[in-house]
Amino acid sequence: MLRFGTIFVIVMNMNNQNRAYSARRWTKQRQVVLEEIIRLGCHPTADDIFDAVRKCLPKVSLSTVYRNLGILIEQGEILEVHGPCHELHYDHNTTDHCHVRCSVCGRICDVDIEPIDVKTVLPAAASGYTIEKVHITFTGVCPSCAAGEEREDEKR
Amino acid sequence: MLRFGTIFVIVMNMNNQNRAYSARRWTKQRQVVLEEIIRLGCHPTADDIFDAVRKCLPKVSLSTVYRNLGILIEQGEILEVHGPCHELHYDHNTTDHCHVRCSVCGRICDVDIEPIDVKTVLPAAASGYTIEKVHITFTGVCPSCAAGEEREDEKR
DNA sequence: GTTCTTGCAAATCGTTTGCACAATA
DNA sequence: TATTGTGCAAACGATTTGCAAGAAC
Repeated sequence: MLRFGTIFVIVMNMNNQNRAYSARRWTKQRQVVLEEIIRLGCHPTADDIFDAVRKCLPKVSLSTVYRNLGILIEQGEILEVHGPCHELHYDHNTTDHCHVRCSVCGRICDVDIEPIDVKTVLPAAASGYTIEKVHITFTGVCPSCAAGEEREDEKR
Repeated sequence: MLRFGTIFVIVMNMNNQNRAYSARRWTKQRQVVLEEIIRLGCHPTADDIFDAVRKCLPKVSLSTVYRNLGILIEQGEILEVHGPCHELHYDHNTTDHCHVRCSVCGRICDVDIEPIDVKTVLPAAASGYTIEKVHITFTGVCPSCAAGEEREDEKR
C-alpha cells in the first residue's frame, strides 16, 4: 500500500466519484486514539489501543479504533510495524528509525542509530529498483528478559 | 517464536508427554510443497503454494499446506517473510539476505548485497540487547512496474 | 443541512485445530 | 502395527464492512 503523507485527502476519495476532495473531521475518538498511542509508547497493538481508549471513551468500538488507525496512517501521523506474531503494532515515531523486537517478551522498541547510508549499498543491492524506504528490524533479547530469561521462558 | 533449526524434533513434542522424540515422515505432500516454493521462486504466499501444489496433487488441502509450511520452517528449510499486506510469504533462501518489496505489484525479491556489518552499529543501536537477527527490507518500485507504472496503477 | 463518523453486528481474510481415516516407517 | 500425516469442516483471531443513527462543519 502506498502512503502519501498529508496529501491523503485526494487518495482517500478515489472511489468517491462525484467529489475531488473530502475533508476529515477531527473527532474526539480520533484524538484519543492518537493520544493513547503516544502515551502507551512502545508500539501498542490495535487491541492495546482499544483497551486504553475505552478508559476515556467507554462506548468506543473496536472498528472505530481500526478506522482511525487507518486514517492516522494515511495522514502520516503514525506507522504500522510488524510484530513477531500476526498482529500489527502502531508507532507514533514517524521519523526514520529502526526497531528492536525482543524474542522473549515480544516487545518492540525504537532504535536511535544513525540510519545506515542506504545509497552506498543500493546500486549493487537492487539494480533497477527505485527505493523509497528501508525497514531495519533487529531481533534479540532485551535487557530485562536477559536478566530473568529462564523465568520468562518457563511461563510459556 | 524462536526457531531451533534441525533440533525441532525435540521442541515439537513438548506437549507429547510420553515420548522424548518424534520422527517426521517424508510425505509426498511435504515434498511437493517444498518443490513448489523453490520452483515458484519470488516468495509465494500460502495460497500461491496451495494453487501450485494442487496441480500436482489435486486433492491436497489448504491445511496440509499450512501444516507443512510450519514443519519446513521448523526444519530450517524455508523462512517466513512479511509481505505488504497481512499475509505471510515463504522463502527457500535461508542464507542471510535482504528483501526488496515492490510497492506497485507487491512482489518480494531477494537482494544479494554484502550484509551490512551489524556489529558496527549495534553497540549504539540497542544497548543491552543480545541481537540474534537483523531483517532489512527495502520498499520501492521494481523495474517492470517502473516501465509500466501508469498502466499498473490504473488497474487497481 | 450535508456528509463524515460512529457503534453495532455480521462478514471477511488468513491461518489453525479437532477428528476420523489413510499412509509411512 | 504404531504413530504420523491427511482431508475435511469448523473454529479462530485480527481486521474490515454495511448500515442506520449521531456528530462535525
